[in-house]
Amino acid sequence: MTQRKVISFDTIRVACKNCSLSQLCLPMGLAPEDVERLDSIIKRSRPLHRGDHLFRGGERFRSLYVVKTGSVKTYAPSEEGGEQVLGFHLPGEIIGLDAIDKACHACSAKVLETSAICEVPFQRFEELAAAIPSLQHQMYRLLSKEIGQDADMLLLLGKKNAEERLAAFLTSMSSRLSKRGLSPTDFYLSMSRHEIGSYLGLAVETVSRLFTRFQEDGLLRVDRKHVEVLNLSALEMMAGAPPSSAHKQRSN
Amino acid sequence: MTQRKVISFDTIRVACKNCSLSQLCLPMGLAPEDVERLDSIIKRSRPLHRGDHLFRGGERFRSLYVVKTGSVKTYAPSEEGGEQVLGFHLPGEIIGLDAIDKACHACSAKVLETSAICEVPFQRFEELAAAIPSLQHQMYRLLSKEIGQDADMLLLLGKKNAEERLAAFLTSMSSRLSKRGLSPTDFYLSMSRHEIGSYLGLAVETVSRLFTRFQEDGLLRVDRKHVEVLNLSALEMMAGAPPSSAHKQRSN
DNA sequence: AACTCAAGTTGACATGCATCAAGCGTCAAT
DNA sequence: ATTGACGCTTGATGCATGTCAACTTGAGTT
Repeated sequence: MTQRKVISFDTIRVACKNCSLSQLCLPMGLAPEDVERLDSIIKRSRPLHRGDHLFRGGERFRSLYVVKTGSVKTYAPSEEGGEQVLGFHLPGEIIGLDAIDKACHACSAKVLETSAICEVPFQRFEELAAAIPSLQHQMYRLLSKEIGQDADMLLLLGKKNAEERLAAFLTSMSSRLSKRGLSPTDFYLSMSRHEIGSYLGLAVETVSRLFTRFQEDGLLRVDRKHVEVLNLSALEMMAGAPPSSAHKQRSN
Repeated sequence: MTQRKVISFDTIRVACKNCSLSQLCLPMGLAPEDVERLDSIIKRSRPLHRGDHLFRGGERFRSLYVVKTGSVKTYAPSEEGGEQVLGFHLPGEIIGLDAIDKACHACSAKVLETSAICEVPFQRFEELAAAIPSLQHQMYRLLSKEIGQDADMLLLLGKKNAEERLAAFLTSMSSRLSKRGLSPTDFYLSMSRHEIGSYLGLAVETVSRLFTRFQEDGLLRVDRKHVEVLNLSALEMMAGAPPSSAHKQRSN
């Protein structure tokens, strides 16, 4: 895959104020004039394609990136080609937060499908945040949310078995896609079985077997990357923290 | 253990500017007058004892907490008494960052030994940070650092075996203690084997067997909670790269 | 000193998942 | 259509680690 047809810039030069993601993204809760100010520092590049990197481990940190359309994976490249997938990022989600500390990226970010990305130069952003309390607060919230999600993931990897992990992965995808206005029960996975396995701490073969089993049990219908969820609440139950269960629930 | 002798308030009423932890903690990089301002919003309570809670899951979020002396664990209490230990916190480390997002604590924090804790009312802190750019930046760095550490932990739980996990735990403790001016090779663990196991995603028995094995292999000398590291570099090697193919190592 | 209880250790056994290996469907290039 | 590469699936096997159970040790209490 080399060059695509030229895509009209109008389709990606959408300002934050018109962006359908603003409720999920940095502009959340900002006054209209502040959204304009934020908008003015954001760079929008032409679409990236499958395999393109947003950044690689070791590079100097300059900007945060927000997925606008498409999807991105972050991963820690290890010696001899192996990699640990750290996360999958959907529209509205911010990438690169872990690099603020050392001013250097510790992981790499690669797009999984043709995607539009907003780039947020961090230094200018920081200046702006100091001037706009609600933006600063929103940024704290986003960083905090990331930490909370990592804790959920720690729990998943520390205590859950293979079945629970895949169920949690699928219900998480379902809920995130649904927040973006897509079907919670019918979607395409942009990542390979191998990447899912890496993310969940499982071997590819285990992931594959579980997809088969979930299908046999009538929970899913699967065709390659296309997933139809037939019994969402059973999956949520299996994942461990179902909305049905009485007192303790955790969601985002 | 009920009540201790009264401890002189002078011993805990130490201002940030005189605190030996200031290089690890929020005041890092602040001008002296800004340290004073930060200091003025921080509350210092009398020492807490083993088993006391800083907060519990579900409580409203009001403050961040910084360990001054002693140690604290955070954990996600699950139904039927089980718990997942999320982290151990040493002097200078900040607790509660994950609660900013939902303004509500998702996990609980319990002190492991008699400890002094600084409380940082978050709303006042946020106001202060807006006025002090270097404090705001330091806060971003701390949040980001937490995210980076969680990623390391994800990698540990996702890809490492029991031996590598315990080695990573021990070398991490060693390096953190050493940054606080304590011996990197001779220390007391304030947490139980069970808590270590929960944190590392291992059964207590596995942890116990590994301590025995490390001792047999001449890596450690262990007596209950007292650990002497006899071969730190071997442990570091073990924690980083698989024992067999020892050609490359990764560290931070 | 004797008692109690929790924490830790050790051994025997069971099992979930990784690993190894082979085969199959899909897609792109020719 | 043919080829090759790759991703996915499926089966067979082994091992690391969890589980269960018994015992030991240490610390606090009386």
